[in-house]
Amino acid sequence: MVKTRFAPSPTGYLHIGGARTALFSWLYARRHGGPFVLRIEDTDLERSTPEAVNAILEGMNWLGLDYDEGPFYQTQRFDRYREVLCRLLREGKAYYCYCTKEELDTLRGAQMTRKEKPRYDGRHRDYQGPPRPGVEPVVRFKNPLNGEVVVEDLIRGNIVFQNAELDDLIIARADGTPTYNFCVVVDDMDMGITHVIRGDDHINNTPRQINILEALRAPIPKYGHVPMILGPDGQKLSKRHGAASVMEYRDLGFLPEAVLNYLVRLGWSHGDQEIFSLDEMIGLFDLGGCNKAPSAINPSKLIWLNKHYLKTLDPAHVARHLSWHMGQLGIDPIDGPHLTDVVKAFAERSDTLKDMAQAAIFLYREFEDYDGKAADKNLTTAAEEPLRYLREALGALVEWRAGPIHDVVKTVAVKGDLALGKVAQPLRVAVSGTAVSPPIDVTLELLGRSKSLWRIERALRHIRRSADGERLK
RNA sequence: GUCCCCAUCGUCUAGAGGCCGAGGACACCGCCCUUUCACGGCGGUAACAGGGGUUCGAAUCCCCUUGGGGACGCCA
Repeated sequence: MVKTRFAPSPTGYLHIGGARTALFSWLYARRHGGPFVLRIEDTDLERSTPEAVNAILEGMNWLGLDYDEGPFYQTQRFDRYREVLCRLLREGKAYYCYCTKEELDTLRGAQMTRKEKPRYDGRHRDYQGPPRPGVEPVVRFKNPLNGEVVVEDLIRGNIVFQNAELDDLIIARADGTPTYNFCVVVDDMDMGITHVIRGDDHINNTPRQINILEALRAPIPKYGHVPMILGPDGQKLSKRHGAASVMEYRDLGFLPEAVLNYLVRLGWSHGDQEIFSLDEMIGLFDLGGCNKAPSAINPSKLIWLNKHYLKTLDPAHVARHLSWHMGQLGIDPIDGPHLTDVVKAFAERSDTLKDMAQAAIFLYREFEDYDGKAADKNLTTAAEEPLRYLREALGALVEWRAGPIHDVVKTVAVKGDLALGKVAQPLRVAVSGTAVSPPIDVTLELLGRSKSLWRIERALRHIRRSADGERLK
């Protein structure tokens, strides 16, 4: 039996590192046929926001990481935490501490100057006296004084901590609200989590949590701490370098399939395999294959994967994502060719959906100006004659399809004794406004007859106007 | 400072003592294909952080050094 969870705190967007942790946890559950739980750790009332909760849910949804239970909210479980807290107090495994924040600050300060590890000194651990007037006490967990805790990490191997290194952590604040380390333990216990897969920034919390679990006589889950993700520069990931939020990747034009595939290969591998469908990931994922070292994000590899999926996924599926990006550009796909056909034509020349939408926009909306360089080079008087022939032949074409269109272009080239490029390029600039587009016959088919002919007309006028302007100089 | 973790091409990684004069992928550089841009094909540059052990034999095991990172909150 395996049951895993993803337990983000809603203090911001879904971080790409968090997304990978979620993916690993999700994959592990799916791999072993067990449930996956989503739990929102919102005990920090100050920093948690409903917007952040939505951002996390949105991110999970976009990636397709579904959950079998939850989302649970810790703020809705305060009664339960209180219950367990009382039990610990009653059993003498936790105690009230009357230190003020100021006292703790000076304690820490003194320890720092003595070059010691700053920690609570346990001064109220055995305090039996009356409550200290004027001070609302916090509750601390009575951590064992001696011995050691061995974390049997599925990724790192055994990690040993001396109990003497651990202090008595606060499990309930002065206002009575429970703190992170305590809630996690109670939740993991109540929810029957068997495998805790989380970021390695939690390694140091693990021995404390194990101690609390033991005090509660609860089973200890297995742990797997996945390394963090670094920015492309090898530095800690932040907004400054590279996208940190999952939704940014959507906005940039990446497919969730590509992001998932990229993420799974970051810190995990299965031999030399690079491409993984979701089913393959589920079938092959294991924590033993995880790397221990942090890894840097490589945007160009993500792009490579994105291109791969743009080319190989069902075009109709890609089209649905493209539709969203078209919308972002203010385009209504009804004003042009089917998006599925656009995907087929543009997939192998686009890095992202955003690029694709941008590159295909001329199919839906009249472009303002020609790309300067492209027009200067191709819309010259030398192109006039071929364009006129094209206008004529294309106008008379019976079947507006790539094949016949290609024949026309070729015929015009032969007739004018021109290289194909001498005909195709001016035509391309004429209809798209730029020097880059799918094969010219496909481009024309997508654009449609009337728009194509009108744009050839427009290009011819442009050439005349430029020529006249030239003469005046 | 204390504790914990980590260390193979620029990047992601393969590698479980001999199959490694270190393999793959991205990126980069050539060449081919080509109506643009791409796709594709072929080829190339490029790494075991350093030092000690253990062993017949070490990228792989142990120790040290160095370098990175994390934790040390009435944050999670």
